[in-house]
Amino acid sequence: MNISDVAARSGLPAKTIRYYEDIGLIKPLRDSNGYRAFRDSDMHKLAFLGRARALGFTIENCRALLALWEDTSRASADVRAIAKDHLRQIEVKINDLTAMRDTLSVLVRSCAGNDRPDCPILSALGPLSPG
Amino acid sequence: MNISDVAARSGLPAKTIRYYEDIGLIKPLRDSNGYRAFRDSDMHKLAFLGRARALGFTIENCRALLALWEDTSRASADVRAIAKDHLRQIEVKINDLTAMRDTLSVLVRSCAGNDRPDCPILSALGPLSPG
DNA sequence: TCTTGACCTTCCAGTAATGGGAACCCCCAT
DNA sequence: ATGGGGGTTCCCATTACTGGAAGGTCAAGA
Repeated sequence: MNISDVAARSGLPAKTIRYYEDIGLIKPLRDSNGYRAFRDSDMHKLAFLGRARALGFTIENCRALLALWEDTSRASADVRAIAKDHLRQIEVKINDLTAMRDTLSVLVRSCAGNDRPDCPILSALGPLSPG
Repeated sequence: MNISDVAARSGLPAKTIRYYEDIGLIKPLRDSNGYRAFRDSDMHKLAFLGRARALGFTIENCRALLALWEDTSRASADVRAIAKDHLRQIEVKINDLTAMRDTLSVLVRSCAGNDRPDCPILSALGPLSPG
């Protein structure tokens, strides 16, 4: 399989696949012409990586998860710890964003949005004038 | 005012303040010794920027908002448009993260997290074995 | 056989918004 | 004069890619 094949099948851009090789996540073989030759196992790893990334795992977490995936004598506790930690971080982000959204939506609702200069949004950002 | 003064008052790191000058958000004067000399107006702008950043506005949005803030003949519609667009993007992010969180929390809950290898999390990421 | 176009390769640079740290200057107090 | 705590510029690193240039390879058609 050439790179465009695995790109199509995994849903990952060829650029990303090259990058993943670059950082050591996959190690495809090479044809005599220098082209990457992907095995099914490379394909499976890429699919794994695509799903893990879609769940927001960082590349380093993906690396750890991939290693656990390949280690049939892993302990599920190790996988769970990574996922739980990631889940916690996502919850923190959601909380931050929700606070922003709440503040912003109040401000947006309170702004007339016309051609007059009075604006509660700017008032919230800068109670004083700049000068 | 020297940079550490405005840093303390605005809550922004000195590094960030230098960066903001670098990209043209503020233009503090200079003392004869080369030290930045911040006026109250610089301080106010930094406070404005800090609040806008805390609401998640990008630097470029901050630049636009700052310009509107300084333009007393602005139309509040312009401010509102920026804020509304940003609000929309935050909502998209919240939705994405919430979907991740929901999937992850189910998986984390379903994983025993012991020293056995069976793991629903890995099963979800890679239905097939890597080899 | 030549050419065209679609592949593939590597490498370099850029993104957003800082943070770290080196190397160096300045000022004040002892 | 010396020490410590300011300040300055400059470059590199971060995350996870993305874009693009310059060039090698391959298969098909004229």
